[in-house]
This record gives sequence, structure tokens and C-alpha cells, in this order.
Amino acid sequence: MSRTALTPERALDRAMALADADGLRGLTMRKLARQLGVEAMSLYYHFPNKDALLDGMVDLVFAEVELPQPDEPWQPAMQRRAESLRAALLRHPWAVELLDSRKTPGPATLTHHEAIIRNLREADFSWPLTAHAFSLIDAYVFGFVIQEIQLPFDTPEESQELAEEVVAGMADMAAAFPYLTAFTMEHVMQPDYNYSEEFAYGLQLVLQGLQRDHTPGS
Amino acid sequence: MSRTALTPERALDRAMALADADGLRGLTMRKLARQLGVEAMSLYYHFPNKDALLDGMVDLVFAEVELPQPDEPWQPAMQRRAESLRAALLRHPWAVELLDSRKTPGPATLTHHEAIIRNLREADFSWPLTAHAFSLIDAYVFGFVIQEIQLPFDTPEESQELAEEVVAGMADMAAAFPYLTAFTMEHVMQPDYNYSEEFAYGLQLVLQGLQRDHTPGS
DNA sequence: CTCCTAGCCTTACGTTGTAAGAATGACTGG
DNA sequence: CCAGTCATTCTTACAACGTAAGGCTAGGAG
Repeated sequence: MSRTALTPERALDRAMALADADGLRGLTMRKLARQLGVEAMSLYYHFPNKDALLDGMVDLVFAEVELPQPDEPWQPAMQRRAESLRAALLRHPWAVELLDSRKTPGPATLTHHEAIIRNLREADFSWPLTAHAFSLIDAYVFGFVIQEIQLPFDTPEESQELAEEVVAGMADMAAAFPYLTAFTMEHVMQPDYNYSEEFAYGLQLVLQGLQRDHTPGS
Repeated sequence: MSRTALTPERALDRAMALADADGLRGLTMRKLARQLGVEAMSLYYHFPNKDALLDGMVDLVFAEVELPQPDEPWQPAMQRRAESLRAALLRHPWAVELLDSRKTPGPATLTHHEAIIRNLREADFSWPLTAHAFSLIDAYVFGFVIQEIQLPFDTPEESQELAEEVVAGMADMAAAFPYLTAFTMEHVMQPDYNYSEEFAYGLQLVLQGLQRDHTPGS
């Protein structure tokens, strides 16, 4: 299939493409090897086991995140970072699932963390507030993406198609869950509603809250 | 092993206990069946497949969340809810990993959502603000727990033990990641620092932000 | 020319989810 | 009391998985 040499980089690239297309369950050592024009066991020369490969994949997702520029003010920096982190996680939905189980951060992840902390510190954040900001923003992005992935539709058009099925099967639900039903009908199903815009609201709220608690200068 | 009848409820209970103890990878149909005093295939009479069983487990986690009381003011209600949701997810760390893949909410999940939306609506939240609040609080809790689970230690004491190893292996890291190293040494490794307290800060910030955007009455 | 070793392959094993259908056993109507 | 139904459980089997153990091969070093 492919005549170029087998390297960890090439393997990781293919593995990410495979997981993007078929999900984490679709990523098996044999399938990955076949796409690389190689036998399954050859992968074990470059990775001690599948978990190591998954670690590498997660790290590559962090490598896609836009980091703060030198001397960039913290608010736009954190906003850009959060948005591109979300975008990276949506491009690779399997990454969120992996996040829990990975306990050893890779080089790109460390570089990412370093850049964030540095930007905040250079904006005169105290150590405690740096921790607050880091924890809060990341938590929000991760958690938002989890919910976004759970959505049963992928595009707004698809959402409209699905809407009618949902409404149809909702007759009995309306009795048991009136508020949830009303919420769905009156708000979520409205043609101008797009869940992905919800992200901006929360992010802005978080950043404003941090600004409130941040006394710049000394 | 166990002479009582095999029911979905009993199976789900055992399955949760098994996953709590051994993690998701430790939960296999055969092991679960053995603990129930039954053969693996017997489970397939009560569940169409393993995914259905996992769906049921996730739903039972939501059943453990404390819901708002009737007429409870929204702020304490959301705070209690967020804290007990976090506690439930920490009791069952496998649940977060499952959340992404499950697209069909169970009855307990629906009841949970119904109670939340109802509480907010009765506190005069508009539809858009209800959506904001729901999305934001949940995102924060889910995301925070993800980070919490990733921590390499489980208890503060264990953290202290680990601290010295980390500091030892940090000589080369200090050069490449000075801010991250300083952050770890000057803040995270301090004896009075406990990451789990970080949760309260973010939650309070989120709730205050929502209150700011909430014009009560009319 | 010989030997080493980096890189890949062959074979094999235990474990997984689950399809297909046979066994059990309690309850029913005659 | 007996034949038959039906819910529940078990037996057997299979393809796919991660990976342990060790063999092959080609190119570079001495």
C-alpha cells in the first residue's frame, strides 16, 4: 500500500486519520498496519503497546492548538486558545474519550501548558489565580466539547431533519417531562438556534469573571 | 455465587461495582456473568448487547445526582446539583469516559434534565439563559472531573509522596519548561494546595456570572 | 568475509463480544 | 395428569483483538 518507511510519525498520522474516520473502536493494530503496508507486529517495534500509541495521538491533538504569542494580552490569547482547542477536539472526537485514561502528558502537551502559564504569569496573574484560570478554562472547553459530541446530529440541516422525528416520538414524553419538552420545542428546535454558538457565551462569562478577580499591576 | 434471580437491575448494580473496582477494561461480559452466578450469554436475554448495558450504567450515575427541591432558589439548587454530580462522577470514574459515546439518554438522565430546566424556568430564566446556564454548568462539571481524574495521585498524602519523585525527575524539565516547573514547585506542590478545592472557585464564578445576566422578576 | 543489529514478519495464545440454537423448568389449558 | 407453551438460561462456536516469542533479512562495521 505504501512504500515509504515506517516511522512513529507516519504511524501516528495514519492512526489519527483512522480514528477520525472510524472512531476509536475502528482503530486496531491490524487495520492500522495494513494501511501502512506492514504487518501488525511491526508497530510494536516503534511503540511498546497500543496505549503508547494512544498517548502519542493525544499529544498530537495538543500540538494542533494555537498557543499564545509572545506578549499577547491574556484575554485574546486565552480566547484564541480555547477556541482552537475546541476545534481540535471536534476534529478528533476520540481525543476527549482518551483524555481520562492518559496520565502521562507528552511533549506537545507540556509545551502547551508552559505557554499558557507563561502568558498568564506575564499578565501578572498570581499563582493561585493562574491555577484558577487554567483549571477553569480547560474544564469549560473539555466539558463543552463532551456535550457537543453527544448531540445526535452533526449539521444544522441534519438537525432539522431529525427535528420532525423527535417531535413525532415526543407525544408521551411531553407528559412525563413537560419542561424538557417545552425547552426542546420552544428553544432548541427553533431554526435560528445553533448549539455551537453556546460556546461563546460561556467562554466570555468565564473570561470576564477572571478579569474581575485579576488586579493588574502590583 | 448468587442465588437470587437475574434481573437488569441486579446486573447493572454488579456491573457498576465491577467498573468501579477494575475500570472499564475490567468489565467483561464473562466476569460480570460469573459474579452473578450465571453464564455470559444469559446477560443477552436482558440486554441486546454490551452497549445497552453501558447505557444503563451511565443512566444510573445520573440517578445518583441530587435534584433541586420544589421551590428551591436556583443558586443553591445549582450548586448542590453541581457538587453532587461531581461526586457521582468521581465515585464512578468510568462514567466520564462513557459520556461521549452515549447518544441516547435514559430515564434518569431525562428526569435529571427535566428537574434542572424546571428549576431555572421557575426562577424566571428566559429560554436562552436557561440554555446558557444548563450548558455552562454541565460543561464545567464534566470538564473539571476529567482533569481531576487525570491527576496522577488520589489522596493528598499520596501527592506528597509523589512530589519528591517529580521534583527529582524535574531537573531537565526545568530548562525546557521553566514556567510549568515553577508553577508546580511554587504552587501545586505546596503542602496546603489541594486541587479539589479548585472546583469551588470555578463554580462560584460561573454562578455569579449567570446571576449577573439574570434579570429577575418581569 | 563475517558479524551485528535495526526493522519487519510469522506463528501462536488467551480473551473479547456475541450469533445460533439447544436445554431447562414453571405454568397453562384440557 | 399430561401435553404444550414460553420465559429464561446454557452450550458451542467464531471472528477479531492485543501482543508474547522468536525468526528472517538486508545493510553497515570491523
